[in-house]
Amino acid sequence: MEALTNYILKFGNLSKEQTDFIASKATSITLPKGEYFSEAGKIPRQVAFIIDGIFRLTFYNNKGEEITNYFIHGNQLAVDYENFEARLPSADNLQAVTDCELLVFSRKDWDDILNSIAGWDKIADRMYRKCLIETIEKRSPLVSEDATTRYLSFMEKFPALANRIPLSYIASYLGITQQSFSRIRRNIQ
Amino acid sequence: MEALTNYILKFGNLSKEQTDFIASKATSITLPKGEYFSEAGKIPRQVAFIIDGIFRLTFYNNKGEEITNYFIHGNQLAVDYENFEARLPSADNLQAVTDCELLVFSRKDWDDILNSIAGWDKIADRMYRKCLIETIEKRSPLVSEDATTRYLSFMEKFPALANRIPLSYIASYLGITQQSFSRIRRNIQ
DNA sequence: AAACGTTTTTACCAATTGGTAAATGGTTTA
DNA sequence: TAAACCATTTACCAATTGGTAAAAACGTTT
Repeated sequence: MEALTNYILKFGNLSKEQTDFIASKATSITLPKGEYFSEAGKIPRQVAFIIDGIFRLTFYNNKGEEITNYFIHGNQLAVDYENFEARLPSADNLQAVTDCELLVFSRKDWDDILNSIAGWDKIADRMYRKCLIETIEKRSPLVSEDATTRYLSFMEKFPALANRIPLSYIASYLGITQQSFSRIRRNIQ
Repeated sequence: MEALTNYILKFGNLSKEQTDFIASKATSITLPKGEYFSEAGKIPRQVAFIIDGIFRLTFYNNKGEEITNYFIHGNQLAVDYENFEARLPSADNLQAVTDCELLVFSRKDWDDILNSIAGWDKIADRMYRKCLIETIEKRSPLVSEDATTRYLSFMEKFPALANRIPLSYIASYLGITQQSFSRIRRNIQ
């Protein structure tokens, strides 16, 4: 719970009472490996803060393959905030790659916070903006490099993740088949 | 100037006096093809609204090549807002791909608007958020497809742009050499 | 019309990646 | 322990893309 408070305080000053109130609205849950937190085509109904574990954000490409767009881990928000706010179906999935410990807010929890804490809308905006920018940074520089270079920059960005994520997920993040990825990894060592 | 007003009104309600005030702060300039609106390593000093013409956002990869991240055109904001706000050097370039007609706001203009119009900070936040989301949509689904598919989806996203942008810029957007791109384009027809 | 610089196309071969299939390794279940 | 299941590796060949170089097309200036 402290991790959540520390995270929020990066985006605005709040009193102890206020952070306690927010914490009181959070529900602690465990999401087992492989399960989906939210799914493409459905309206996001919750905001998650990842205490421990790894999520991946995925979408379906032309061929119907589920492609990993990026990974989210440790002390980050995970939500399609745009569609959570607009109450529109998401185009993406959020899936637990490992068993995950989460703090979850329902829409009602989130609204309660909004109505109780002056300036929360601005804090939420800043948090969401930060999420968007991280999304871009996690994903962006990939196309212009070959797969080996992409893998090396993945390792720089997510050094702790490589051995906790199935090879096939990393391969789809890199935009190659798992066979190609396996070969690349061998050639590097 | 009307285009700017219409754009802003999508993000919040303002009176005629207020939109006139904003318009009075805008400076109309022409940026010739090939010139840079802002450059990597420099602090962004202006916000641009593109009336007519095409920008590209670029960065330098490992090999020092200038890679096109995405294109911005017609009635859109063009600015590295994050670094404009934080007064930090940008990692990217904004370059005019064609001769561009712009409405430009200096930092002082922007601050004047912020100080004069209640709620402008929220409107600016929403505009910036929209820019970020468009960035992700313009860029994101590329790696998981082959170059031909990427080109076809580029044509869907930017149908009016293909014949106004040099082939080499499109190739770098697609993550391939211009020779490969030329070949792909031939095979499709 | 000629000369120039730039952009685009083409060609060739090398390197990378994909597709299919089978083999290996590890974990869970009966 | 064996069987079943899943993830990963390897192998083979086909398809795609890169690198280098040259030719062709285009636009601009003289």
